[in-house]
Parts: sequence; C-alpha cells; structure tokens
Amino acid sequence: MLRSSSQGGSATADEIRLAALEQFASVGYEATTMREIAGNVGIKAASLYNHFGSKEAMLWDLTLTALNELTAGCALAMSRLPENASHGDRLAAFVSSHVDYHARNRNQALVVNSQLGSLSAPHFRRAVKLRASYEATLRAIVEAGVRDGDFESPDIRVTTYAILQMGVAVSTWFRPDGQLTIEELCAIYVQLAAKLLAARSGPRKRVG
Amino acid sequence: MLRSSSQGGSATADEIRLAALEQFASVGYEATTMREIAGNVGIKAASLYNHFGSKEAMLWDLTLTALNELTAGCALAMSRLPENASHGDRLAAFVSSHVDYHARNRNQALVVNSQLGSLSAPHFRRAVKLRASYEATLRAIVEAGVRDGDFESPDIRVTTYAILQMGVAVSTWFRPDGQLTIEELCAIYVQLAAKLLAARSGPRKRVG
DNA sequence: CCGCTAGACTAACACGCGTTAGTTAATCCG
DNA sequence: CGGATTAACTAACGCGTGTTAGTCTAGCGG
Repeated sequence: MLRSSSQGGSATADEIRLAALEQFASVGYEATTMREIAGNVGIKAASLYNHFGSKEAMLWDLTLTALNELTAGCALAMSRLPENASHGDRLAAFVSSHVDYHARNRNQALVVNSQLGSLSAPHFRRAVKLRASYEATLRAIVEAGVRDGDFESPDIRVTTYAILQMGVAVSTWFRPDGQLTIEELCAIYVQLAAKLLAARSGPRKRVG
Repeated sequence: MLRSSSQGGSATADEIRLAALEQFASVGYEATTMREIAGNVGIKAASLYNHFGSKEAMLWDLTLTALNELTAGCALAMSRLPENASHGDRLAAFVSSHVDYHARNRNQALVVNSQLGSLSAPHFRRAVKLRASYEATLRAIVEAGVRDGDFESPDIRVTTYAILQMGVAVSTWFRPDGQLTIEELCAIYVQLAAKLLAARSGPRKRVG
C-alpha cells in the first residue's frame, strides 16, 4: 500500500500532532523519539506510520500549518483595516496579530523559530520563503510609514527585525495563567512598536 | 580570557572547543556527533576524551565561558561609566555591550540561547541563574530610569525582555561582511532602546 | 639515555534510533 | 452478511550513537 504524502485528518492524527508539537517545542526535534511521541498518544511507535510517513513529515506538517496560520492571521488583521487606515494603524494591526499568535500558539512558534534546521533541504527552503514573505509584510509597513514621515527609524531592516523578534520572544516566556492577559500583552507591544518608530514631530495629519 | 572549566587548556582543547561550538550553533547539540567534531579537528572521536570528559562537558564548558564573557563585558561597560552617568547613559552602555557581544560572538550566543536545554539538570539550573542575573542588570537600569521619570514604559518586565531579545536576534542574522559595522549596529540599537523607553517630556535635567 | 606521560590511535561494546514487515482485530460499505 | 479497509499490534533489522579499553609513539625531564 502506497503511503500518500498528504497526511491524514483523523482524530488520532491530531493527537499525534499535539504530542509531537509539545515534544518538539520542549526538547527539540532531534532529542524527540518516535517512541516518546507514541507513548504520549497511547500507542506504539510503529502505529505512527499509519498517519505520517516519517518523523520529518510530522515536523513539516506542523511547520507548514503554523506558518500558514501565522500569515493568515496577519492577512485577516490587515483586511479588517479601513481603506484609509494610517501607517500607525497598519503597524498596530500587524503587531497585535503577531503577538497574539505568539502568545496563543507558543509551541508552534517555538518549533518554527528553532527547529526549522531539522527539515529536509527542500522543506527548509519553503519554510524560509514563507517566513520571509511574512517578514516582508511588516517591512513594507515600516518603509511606507518612514517614506511618508509618520515613522522615523535609524535603520529600517534592523528595526523590522527588532519588532518581529520582540514579539517572537513572547513565545518563550508568556504564560496564560500569568499576570497579563493576551489583550494587555498585545496592547503593550503595540505601544512599544509605535515608540520604536515614533517620529520626532509625531505622525502627520492625513489629508484624505 | 576567562577559562571556565576544569578541562584542558591545550591548543587541541581549544580547537575542539571551536569545532564543537560551530557544530552546536549550526545544527544543534543533539544533531552533532562526536565523530563530526573530531573530524573537523582532524582527530578521531575517542581522542576527544583526552580533553573533555563527555559531550555534555563540552557544551557546559562553552556555555559557561559564553555567559561569563557576556556578563564580564557588561560589567566592564558599566564600570567605565562616570559616577554621575544618567539613566540614558547606563542604558546605552548596557545595550551597546549587549549588541556588541551578540554580533562578535554569534555562535556562542546561539548556543546559549537555544541549546541550554541539552545541559544536565544541575548545569541547566546554573546557566539559567547566570542568565537571570544578567537580565536583572538591565531590568534594574530600566526600573531606576522609570522611577526617576527619565524613562516611560507600559510594562517594565516586557520592555526589558524586548530590549534583550532584539539584541539577541542579532546573532541570528548579522554577518560581519555585511553592510553594517559592529559600531554602527550598536549605535542603532542604542537609539532603538532609547526610543523604546523615551518619556513624553524627554529625560529630566540632572540636579547633581 | 631512559622512563614517564600526554595524546593520538584501533577496536569494540551496549544501546537506542527511525523504520519496515507481517499480523490481527475492528469498522465501514455494498 | 461479507469483503475491503483502517489502524492497531509484535518483532525485528540495520545503523549510528556516546563511550570505554587497550595500545602505540613522540617528546620531555632527570
């Protein structure tokens, strides 16, 4: 029986995804064994192969889903903006969706941000491309704001990375039972990003 | 240069450190084999044990050295400040030394920031403690500045993490043969950190 | 000049890894 | 009802891992 490369959508497959994700996020892909994943699902290692073609296929499945959800969330946030939204509004929408994702999906974020190197070369390339296009979204917002004088930055590329990275870090320390709600967290990062890009004279009035 | 461990100080030991560091940083501790490290040094795997007691001992040696150098660099920068340095000066000194280290020692930084989990439990705890005390240095600077009204922040802890993390990210993308010199890079991050903490009214005049 | 040590070597061990093969029990569809 | 399919199982394979044991040799101190 040929094993298809498109993976299953059964309940067991989802349990496997969950178990693999937790293990990959907490100890890393290389340190995770198929027997551990299977054990946390309540089955034997060989049974995993009824749902995924290989260990790497699990990582790829999780990576792709995570990257797709991240960019989808971002696209949704941008699409909800009014036509005449300011650069500051666009920045706030992006940062809020970025931080929201990294707070709600900590394990997915951890995998995407530190296990990509364990993917096969073709999968790795695809993942890097997806991430680059996501990053380009923010960079475009920053560039437009700087061009119109609403933002000011000593270096656009570096500032873009800084904003992305401070949001990514949320996945390493945020705990949902801590002192901050996700809404508060997003609001804080929106303020931080706005300050990072603040122009001396404040944002220009729109002449729409 | 700090020699951190009870392990050897011979030239071969240093070659091993270098090879292990590169491999740990680029593919991760778990994915690195003793035979690879040995091969990159030009010896056989068994010979590594003339210099290090185990694979984990190598990781610990590298981790401890990196953390010690990072905090030593920070301490040196702070000690060079004049007695009456402003909060902004202290922040700039910290950020500059932080970014400088992460640009100059990218592999060490990568290991410290994503391979700690492969340490034995006692070593892991010591590493986390060291890193926490380093982070506390920055938090103290931020707290003092906020208390005196020189800084303004929606959340001190989050802002501290943000500053640390945007500097840490330098180790993932900076290339010394790129467009930015390390001095320029440090200057950019000093500006970014200052903007992140800028008070609406600007820093107060000192009444020394 | 000789013995000792440092540090390289070869050989091998025990173990755990991802994965495959083959089997069996339950479930679905005609 | 009955054949096909799904998904679990046991058993095992081949390989690579970190590590140890034991050996050999170059170089240094007495």
